[in-house]
Amino acid sequence: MARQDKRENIVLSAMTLIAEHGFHGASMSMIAEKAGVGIGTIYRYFESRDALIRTMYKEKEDRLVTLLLADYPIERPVRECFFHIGTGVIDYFIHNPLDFRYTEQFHNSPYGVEHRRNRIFASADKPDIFIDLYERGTAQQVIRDMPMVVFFNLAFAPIIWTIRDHVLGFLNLDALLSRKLVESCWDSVKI
Amino acid sequence: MARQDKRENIVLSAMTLIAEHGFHGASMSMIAEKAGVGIGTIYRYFESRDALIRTMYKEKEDRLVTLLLADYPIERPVRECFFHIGTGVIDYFIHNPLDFRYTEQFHNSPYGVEHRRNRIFASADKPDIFIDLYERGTAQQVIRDMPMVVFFNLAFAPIIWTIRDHVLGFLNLDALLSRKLVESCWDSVKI
DNA sequence: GTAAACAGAATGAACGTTCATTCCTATTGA
DNA sequence: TCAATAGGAATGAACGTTCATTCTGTTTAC
Repeated sequence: MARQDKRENIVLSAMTLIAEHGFHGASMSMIAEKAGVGIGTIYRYFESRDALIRTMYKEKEDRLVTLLLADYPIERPVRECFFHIGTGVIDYFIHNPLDFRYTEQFHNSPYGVEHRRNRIFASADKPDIFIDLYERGTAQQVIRDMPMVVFFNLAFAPIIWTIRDHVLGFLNLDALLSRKLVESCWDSVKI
Repeated sequence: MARQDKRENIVLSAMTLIAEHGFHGASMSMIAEKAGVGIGTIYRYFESRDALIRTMYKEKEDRLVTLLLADYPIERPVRECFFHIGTGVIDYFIHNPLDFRYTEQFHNSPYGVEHRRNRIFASADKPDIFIDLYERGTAQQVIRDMPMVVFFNLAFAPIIWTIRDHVLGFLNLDALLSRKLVESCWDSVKI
């Protein structure tokens, strides 16, 4: 097995196990077995279990952001950017349910609290399309007056929860319903 | 220590530890030590760790539902009932942050998926103010046409996420902001 | 030939649970 | 009134298991 394949196998196995059974249903030996490598091999690619978990998250997050930025209509109205992000997030996660479930596991764990804290309090240093959206919306008075965190929650919490229900098989989030959902979210933040 | 106090100490210790450090930061020995009882004593009150976790959740959920039902304006318009539930949930959790964090841990775990599945698929048997709200709203055409699960997500996901941010100290969810938040949620589901 | 890559047995810490023992309190008998 | 007794509540050391990580001998690639 080639070196790159080996790393990918490890990541895919870890992602699958954690996505389906949580962090505690994915021991290093289970990950190794599923990946078809020895336990020790994992430690040649990742310093520790912790590093594996964080690196995988970082890679997935970067991938989503890159995708969203690829055709981001930065010059267009706030509303259009809002829809771009909303439908983009849904599209990405519907087609990558494993990524979604892994991301959820990550967010709903001590890792997530730490990640969120950094996101909220130490975000001024690098550009961020979400923050840009909030600031432009506020400046142009197209979105209501509320803290950024609340805007973010109104905009994305229903989307994330509904993707979760789709991924778990509780409903079918098709294109029509996606549009309705994002529209509803927009209606909750627009003036 | 009286028998009832002992049980309460165990529940409070378990709640606190799980709320603050997750299920895995709350071993039976830690719970016992914090409660000032022997490990074995816990097993006199709860059949297993699993039973302890489920019983505590059930008790907290029942308490919230009882509180919401106490002065529920069942005869009033859907919109008013919606606000009653929304602000009621916020009030309860703001004043019981430990309950909130415990409930969050529970929902974001395999217990939560199971709980959600039961809630969605096996709910017709007993009356539920949330379902009642959706059905009345749909029948009277005051809320948009969408699956119940999506309605539920639009209505409560931003509220839950914002309570979380308040409890974690990321913002201050006061009375004014609460009202704004619930109004925004209503705007996302109303016709 | 040799150095890097690899596999999986070994290790020790931590876990939930058990159970033989101790402790406490209510009841009995005189 | 009070010692003796009984019964169940309480205890925590011990058990078996599981885990992340390390160690060691083997294989691979050049």
